[in-house]
Amino acid sequence: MPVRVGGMAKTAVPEERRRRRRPTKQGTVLTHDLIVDTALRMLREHGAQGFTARRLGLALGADASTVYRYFAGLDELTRAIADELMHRAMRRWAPAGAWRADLRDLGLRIHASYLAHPQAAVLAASRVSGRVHEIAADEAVLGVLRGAGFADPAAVRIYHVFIDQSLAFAALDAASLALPADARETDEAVWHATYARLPAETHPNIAATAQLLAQRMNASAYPAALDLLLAAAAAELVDA
Amino acid sequence: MPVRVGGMAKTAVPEERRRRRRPTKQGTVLTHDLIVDTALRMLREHGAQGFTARRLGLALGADASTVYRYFAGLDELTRAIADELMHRAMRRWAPAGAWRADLRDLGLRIHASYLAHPQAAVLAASRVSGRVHEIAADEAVLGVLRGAGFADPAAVRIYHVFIDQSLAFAALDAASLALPADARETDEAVWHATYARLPAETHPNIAATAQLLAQRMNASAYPAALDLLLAAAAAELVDA
DNA sequence: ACACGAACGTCAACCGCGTTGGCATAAGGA
DNA sequence: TCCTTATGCCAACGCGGTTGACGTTCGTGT
Repeated sequence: MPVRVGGMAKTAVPEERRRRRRPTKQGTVLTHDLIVDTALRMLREHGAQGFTARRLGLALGADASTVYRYFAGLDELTRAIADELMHRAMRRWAPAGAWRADLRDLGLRIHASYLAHPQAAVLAASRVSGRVHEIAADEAVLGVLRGAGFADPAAVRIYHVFIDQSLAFAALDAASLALPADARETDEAVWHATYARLPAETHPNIAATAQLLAQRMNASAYPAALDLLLAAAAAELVDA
Repeated sequence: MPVRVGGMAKTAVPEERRRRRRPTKQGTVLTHDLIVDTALRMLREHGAQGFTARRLGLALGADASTVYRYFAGLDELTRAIADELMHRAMRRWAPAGAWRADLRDLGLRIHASYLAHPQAAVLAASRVSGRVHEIAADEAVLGVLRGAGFADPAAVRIYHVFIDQSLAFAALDAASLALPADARETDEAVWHATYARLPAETHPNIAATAQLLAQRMNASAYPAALDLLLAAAAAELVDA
């Protein structure tokens, strides 16, 4: 029977992540953290096809089945990876007292953390069941909002939009980056060509804005969406 | 060599989707549309594990390899599915002249269209390379915005946030619905229990808002985010 | 000092998957 | 009628997740 790491636990449990190390015959030492880090590295270097039990075992200098001593299956490992990404976003974030700047900072950190491992983000979005809850994040963000003077219902509502928007854009933008560079360029080229070739008679609005579209559509819309949310929240705070 | 349906085409091409029908030995007739519809049905009924070439062939009353006569591979079929979802959202939408209501309507339609087939949405998000472009959508939305008086840069910027936000939330919310009903309830129960059990000393903000969190966090944040975007756009229009 | 149980890693195997090449058959045009 | 093409089926290849049996090592209680 394989050792299950956390069962239905929704968040990373520090106690369980630090496992005591034990030297083995070959000298290799496996840890939950080590497996997660290796998986992240393989995802980054070899794409989604790097995330197989066999390749992972090989990269760890171990057998494929060894992974199952630490995780009940690849789905559970995927969950651990998703938790790790969120955890990294929170790691060095500390609210400084200005709620708007603090939230903007955290949002960009979450977004950047997922985009730093696009393949992992895509994998997490498709295989992880349920929302990725980092309780520390919930508590901290709610604290920032309530401390700024938002009433409880407004704080919860803003937090809800904030966190879901951050995760949603992170997943969407990660999908664009998850392709190999050459495929991405081909994509963009085809897309530009498609837009540029549309006759003004049938598609006047695209033809009129083709230049602007080409500039904008390859970037992320998340910063703009985030600023929108923060501006709306600020307006609400002034009114109250 | 299998018949490739669209190669690098970015959007559904109506001419290619309607294929002439020919009776075969068993009387079954395969079409691109029929395969896509069947795949959608199997995804809905049997989840992500229903989306295999063998099961799909079985459901079509044909062999697994038959699918490859119509699509170069499952990735191409997935792309066709994603295009179909966007196409359905656009199908019965027609701007009525009030830009804000029109965009809100379209946004909710896109969201609903993806959420009507959560498994397909998750699949599309993870396997489709590049953004799902429905050129008709681009043209129509840009037309609405420019017609409402937005200058070109503002129209493009607002369209960008609008479409990415819609797709991003659709994918995120679909992931929650993509689980079997019992797993979803278990998830929510565990989550509530986790929040309810947190002591007020260590997590005062969660403890103070637990009731509100339970009410809000299981719903979609998309309508709120959409209204935020539209309100900000309206404010911008008044200023100009 | 020693035996015992748990933790850990390996080996071999099972079954299902995507995909392909070769073959048979039917439709439609010459 | 014959030939081309479209279409479907069969068998097979390689690879994937996962599991159960087995050996080995380590900490621990006696």
